[in-house]
Formats: sequence, C-alpha cells, structure tokens
Amino acid sequence: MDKLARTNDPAGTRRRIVDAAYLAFAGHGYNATGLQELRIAASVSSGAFSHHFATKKDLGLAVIRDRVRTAVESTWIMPVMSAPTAVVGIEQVFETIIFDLEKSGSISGCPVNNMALELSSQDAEFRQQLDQIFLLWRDAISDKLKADLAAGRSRVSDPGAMATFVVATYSGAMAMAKASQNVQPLRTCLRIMMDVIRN
Amino acid sequence: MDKLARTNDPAGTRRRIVDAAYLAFAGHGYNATGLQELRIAASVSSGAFSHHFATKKDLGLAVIRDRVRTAVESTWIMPVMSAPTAVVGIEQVFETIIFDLEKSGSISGCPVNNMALELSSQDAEFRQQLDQIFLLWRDAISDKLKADLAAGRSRVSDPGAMATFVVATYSGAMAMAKASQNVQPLRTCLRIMMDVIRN
Amino acid sequence: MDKLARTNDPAGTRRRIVDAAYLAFAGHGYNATGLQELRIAASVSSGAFSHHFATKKDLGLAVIRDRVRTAVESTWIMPVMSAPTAVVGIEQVFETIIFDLEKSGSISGCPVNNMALELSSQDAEFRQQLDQIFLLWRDAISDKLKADLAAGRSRVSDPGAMATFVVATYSGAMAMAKASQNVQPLRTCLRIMMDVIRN
Amino acid sequence: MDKLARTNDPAGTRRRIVDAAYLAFAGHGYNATGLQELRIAASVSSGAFSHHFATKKDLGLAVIRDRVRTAVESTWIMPVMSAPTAVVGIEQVFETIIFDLEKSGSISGCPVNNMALELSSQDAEFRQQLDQIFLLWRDAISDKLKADLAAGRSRVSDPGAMATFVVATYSGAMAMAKASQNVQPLRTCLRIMMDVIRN
DNA sequence: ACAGGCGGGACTTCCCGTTTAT
DNA sequence: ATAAACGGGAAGTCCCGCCTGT
Repeated sequence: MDKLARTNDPAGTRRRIVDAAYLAFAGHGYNATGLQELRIAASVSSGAFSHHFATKKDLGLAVIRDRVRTAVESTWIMPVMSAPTAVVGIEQVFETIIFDLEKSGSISGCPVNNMALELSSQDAEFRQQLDQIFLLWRDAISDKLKADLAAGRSRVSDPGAMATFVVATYSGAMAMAKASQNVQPLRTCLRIMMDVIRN
Repeated sequence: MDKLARTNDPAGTRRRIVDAAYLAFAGHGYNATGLQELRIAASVSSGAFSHHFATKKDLGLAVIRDRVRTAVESTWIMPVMSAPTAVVGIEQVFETIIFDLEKSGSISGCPVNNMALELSSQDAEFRQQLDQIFLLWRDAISDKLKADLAAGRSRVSDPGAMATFVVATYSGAMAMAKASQNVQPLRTCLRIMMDVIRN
Repeated sequence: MDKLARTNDPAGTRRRIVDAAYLAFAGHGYNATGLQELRIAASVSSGAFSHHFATKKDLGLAVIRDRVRTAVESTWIMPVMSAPTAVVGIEQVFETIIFDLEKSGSISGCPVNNMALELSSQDAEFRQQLDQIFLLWRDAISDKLKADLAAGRSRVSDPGAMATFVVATYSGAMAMAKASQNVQPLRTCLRIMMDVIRN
Repeated sequence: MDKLARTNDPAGTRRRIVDAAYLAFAGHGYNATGLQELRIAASVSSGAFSHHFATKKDLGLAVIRDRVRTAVESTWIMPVMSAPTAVVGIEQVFETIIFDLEKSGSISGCPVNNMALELSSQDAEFRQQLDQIFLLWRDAISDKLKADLAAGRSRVSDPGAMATFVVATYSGAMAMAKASQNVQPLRTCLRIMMDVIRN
C-alpha cells in the first residue's frame, strides 16, 4: 500500500544505489549484503535497480570504480601528492585517518583491503580491479618518493619497494585495528615506518 | 532397503566438518560458503551436521579455535620460537611461505587476516576470537624479541611495537599478494622489514 | 526453453494464496500447515509468494483480516442483523450451520475459535486480531438485542452479557461437535439458549 | 562437554517428559512444540526419550491420558461430585478457576479444549481420546444433576442436555477469555448459566 | 534404561534475476 | 526510466525417528 512515487532521475537513482552499496560492501561485506537491503536503503524499486545494474557483480564493479578508487584517491593519493614530501604526506594521511577513526568510534577497515580480501578469490574481474587500485596507490607514493629523491629531499633508494611497503604496512595495521577496534596498531606502525623512510 | 551404512564416530565426523569448513572459509570466505557445500565435502548428513554445530556461527567459531589458531601457531609461532633469533625466525617463516605459495600457484591469503576482515564487522564474538589470535601471534614475536634483547642478540628497543609492525606488514603484504596473485609484495616487505629489525 | 507462462495478476495471486491458506488454517491449523503445501494449492511460485507475504505470520494476519472476519460477518453478523429479532436470527444461524454440517459430513469447527485457541498464546498480534473479531461478533448480537429491547420485542435485560453468552455457548458447542464429529451439542445448546433468551 | 549424568529412573524420566509435554502442549500447542524443546525441558536424552515414547503421537496420547484427563477430573469432576449440588459445584469450579487465572495473570485456556480444537482434525485417535474426556466431563455433571433431581434438589428436566450445555458454555467462555486475556466472559457466562440451571 | 550420534528430509525465509506494464 | 509481480532455487535451521553403544 505504500507505493513508491515515480521519479525519473536516472543519474540520481544510480548514485543512490552506488552510495548505498559502497557503504554496505565496505561496511559489512559484499556477500553479506543482499540486493533487497540496498534497494530499501536507496529507495529504489527492483525494476529501476535492474535497469541500472543487470547483476550484483556489475554493481560491485561499479562500486569499486566509482567509490573505492575515488576513496583511495581522496584519502591517500591526493594528500600525498600535494604534501611537501612523501614522508610528510604519509604521516599526515595516517594522522587524519587515526583522528577520524577515534572520532567515529568504530573501525570498519580500509575499503580496498576489505573488498580485496573478500573478492579476490571469488572472481577474477574483481581481483583485477582491486589490484589496479593497489597499483595506483602504490605508484602515487612511489612517484612522490622518486620526486623527493631527485630533489634531494629523500634518501630512499628504492621508491617502488618503499611504496609497496607503506601500502602493505598500512593495510595490515588497519586490519589489526579493525580486529581489535583500536587505533594503536596504526600509531605503532606509523612510528616505525617513519623511522624507516627517514632512516 | 539401501540404507546408508553408519558408523558412530563423533570425533571423526566433527573433524571432517571443521576441516572442510576451514578450507572453504579461508579459501573463498565464510559468507560465500554454503553449509550444503560443506556437508557434501565432509560427507555428512544434515542431521549429523546439526548435531555437532547448531548454527553456522558455531561452526565458524570452532574453525577459528581449532584451525585458524593452530595454523598461526604452526606456521608462525612455533618456527619463530624455535629459531635462534626472532629475525632469523621471521625471515625463515617468510621464505617458507613464499616458497609454498610459488609451488602452489595460487595465493589465497592469510587465514586470520581473511577471516578477520570479513567477520570482524559482522559479529562481535568473531571479532574477539580473531583479535585474540592476532594477540597470540604478536606476543610470540614480542617475547622472542625480548629474549633476544636480554641476551644481547638484538638492538630492538620496543619489542611489542616491533612485533605489531611485523604482523601488520606481513598481513598487508599478503593482502597485496593475494590481490595481485604475486609474491613480490611479500619479498619486498621482507627485505625492508629485515633492515628495520637488524639496523 | 520451457519457461513458465506468466501473467501479472497481483490481486488474483494474492487471493489464491489467501484462499488456500484460509482453508488450510481453518481446516487443519496454522502450525500444521506448511507454506509449500499452500504454494502448491495456490499454484504460486515461492518468489511470488514472498512478494505478497514476507512471512507466514503476515499471511496469517491477512487470512484473519480478509477471510476469518468476513466469514463471521457473512455467517453470523449479517444474518442476525437482517433477521426480524435477535432470537430468530440466532436460531436461523444455528440451523443453517447444523444443516450445512450434516450435509458436508465432517465438522472442522468454527474458524475464529480454531485459530483463536491455536494462535492466541503464540503471538500477541494474532491474539488481538482474533479478539477483535470476537468483539465484532458479540457487539453485532448485542446491538440487535438492544434494538429488540427498545422496540419491546425482547425482555433481555443485559444485551452485552447475553451476546457474550451466545458467542461462548456456540463456540463451545462447536468445539464439542468437532471433537465428537456430531452436531448434537449444537442442537442441545441451541435449545437451551433459546429458552434463556426467550425466558 | 556438558555430558548428562546417567540416572536410571524409568518412572521419573517418563514423568518428567510427560510433565514438560503437558505444559507445552496445553500452553502453546502440540504442533508448535518440538521434541527437542521437551527433551531440554525434561533434561532427557534423545535415547531415553525414544525409549519411553516411540513417536510424538505416542507422547501426545500419553499426555491426554495421563494429564489432560486427570486435569479435568481434579478441576471439574471431583469438585462437582463432592459438592452439595451440581449448581453449587459448578459455581465453585468457575470461581476457583477465575480466581486462579486472576492470580496467574495470563490465560492459556482449557487444556481439553485447546488440544481438541488443534488435534481433532489432525488425527482420529487424538479426536477419540479427547472426545472421551468431554464425555466423562459431561457425564459427571449429568450424573450429579440426575442425583439432584431424584433428591428434589433440582428442577432441571434434562440433565444430559444441561451437562452438555454447561461444558460447552464453559469451553466457549474460556476460549473468549483466552483471546481477550480477560476473565470477564467466564464471569458473565457463569451468571447466566446459574440463572438457567436454578430457574 | 539411558546417552548421544546420525539419517534424511521439511521448514520458513531470502536470494538474484527476469518480465510485465506504465 | 521506473514500479511491481514473478520464477526458481538455495540459504540456514530444525524436525522426527532410528541406531549404536554403554
């Protein structure tokens, strides 16, 4: 009896779906999220839903492209690139994230990491998309380190390796933080990592 | 009249179920695994299944306690403890894991990490159990580092923090390895980590 | 390739489900009825079923509202209201019911009573809905008795109490008739009841 | 791990099962009660359970014979028989029941009536057993009325019919009381019934 | 007599994807 | 593009009864 009003707004509908899906997938996981849950959260009928995303996998890929990637770009890539040096950038990113987590009270983890671990062994296409994001992330840090090295602002000899290390340590620290619901692993790893890069 | 033979073997039945579940949960995830799949893999009737595990969650907790924990103990804790020094132990563990992964051809990730990321935000009990395993893991490394420090075999000033860092970096490197289906991140992170601990 | 023909007929589908459920719930009980049984009886897929009724309880409530209530209205309330006096109406209702039961051969009892006894202690919402029907039923008789009293066609001094008594005696007589598979209790109670009201 | 101690006590075991079953069957119904629930309530293993009752139906019949029948005997038949007259006995029974219900706070209905309505249309054997109890009940009242008539203590001309009427009205009033969770229907019907019998 | 493991299946609920219809 | 009905099947849970073993 509570019929939905009809509102022709393709872009808005699609955005509402992807928003709801990003929250749910990053929050409690892809497989633990039902489409009905998303339809309700996005206030979208099953017909409209299917029109925009033929399958759940299509939606998953769209979420990775439209939300997970941009999340990495806005929280990691852009801050690092616009920082004076890679080290400073990385430190600021960590501190921003730690600050936000402490404010929010609950730690739901890093979206890329969450989705990568859940979906990599489930579907090759998911795995590739997620791997690409890891690469983007790593390359951004690597490029910054290279620039620092060229400008004499850094003594890091292998920027590519160091970037991989930074991403890995952050991801693992966030995993531990999520399991313990405590930011301590992030703080600890940040400190040691800073020593490594500054050496 | 073609009744199925039956053999009262509670311990064996339970073990078959937990074995199948560990493989599946660590392999393609808890939520992506159906109980039907496990029943078939373990050759167990649904009645027998329910007798041993009332709910899927019960099974999940049993898998964590009986398999994930022991997997960490046998692949990490025992090798590190029985190595001459923590550094040597950690290096050997990494190399063993890298060797095994290259032999097997596919990288399904670290069971603790996989399950922690999937289940921590799904259920508090899961989260606590997984967090405990992280602690066990970290403490084993920390204890070894302390012993090394006391014996003058190490210059690591904060063993607890260093242990957290090792676990985090390993976990993150394994996540990247899983996403890229390549052991390179593990190698890279091992090298940098060794420099950090030895320096 | 042998896809099932489909015809969007929401009202019809819903009606078929409720019809089948009413027959089954009133016939052999709510808890003794499986949804599979209803799906087959109504020729409805489980998907269509879920679309109309999310849970069995939802269906139960719909059955009470859409069928049990109207059954009471058509077999009791309307006949009594349109009869010259309450006494005549009640007598006619009883006799119609007795006649129908004898024709059908088996006595499955009064739907309201059947469902009330089974479901009142199972769920508060069921209990309230069923209680409301008892009230409607009782009030219809009460109103008729009041009108008779005002018009001097009855000497019943407390119409409300008398209506309760009529409903109770009918319900109890029907319970006994169901247990004995014999209409005798209905006849007996009708006779005594008539003496009481006519006094 | 919480193994049950072994206690050879056949009579006690059986009684515990039947007790738990009577409470559950009369309380929330035969079909709504699982055997596992009863096993837990009676602290009985599945093996011991099966030893005493091969099927659920066997248990149901035992409950009717060993508990429902005796419940009717102790709450209705004996009090009426030992009362000075049928009228007084019936009045006392009603008042005792109303008093107990008000004390307990919730109305779960008359066990005979509850089980008769649920099981009569489900199984012929159940129906017969329940019908027999109705007969016993009715006959006890009828006999008392006959004795009163013979002794000049009553003007009831058809004791058998009157007994049927009393049982029916009580059953129906209790059904309404259960649905409304209010003893008022019992009070109301008692008053009118008393007028009828005394007239 | 009792403890518990087990077989096989039914239960309600929910899933994802498709189709009709406006 | 959007709303809603629908198909078909799988999900996890629980059912009852039997069997083995002590």
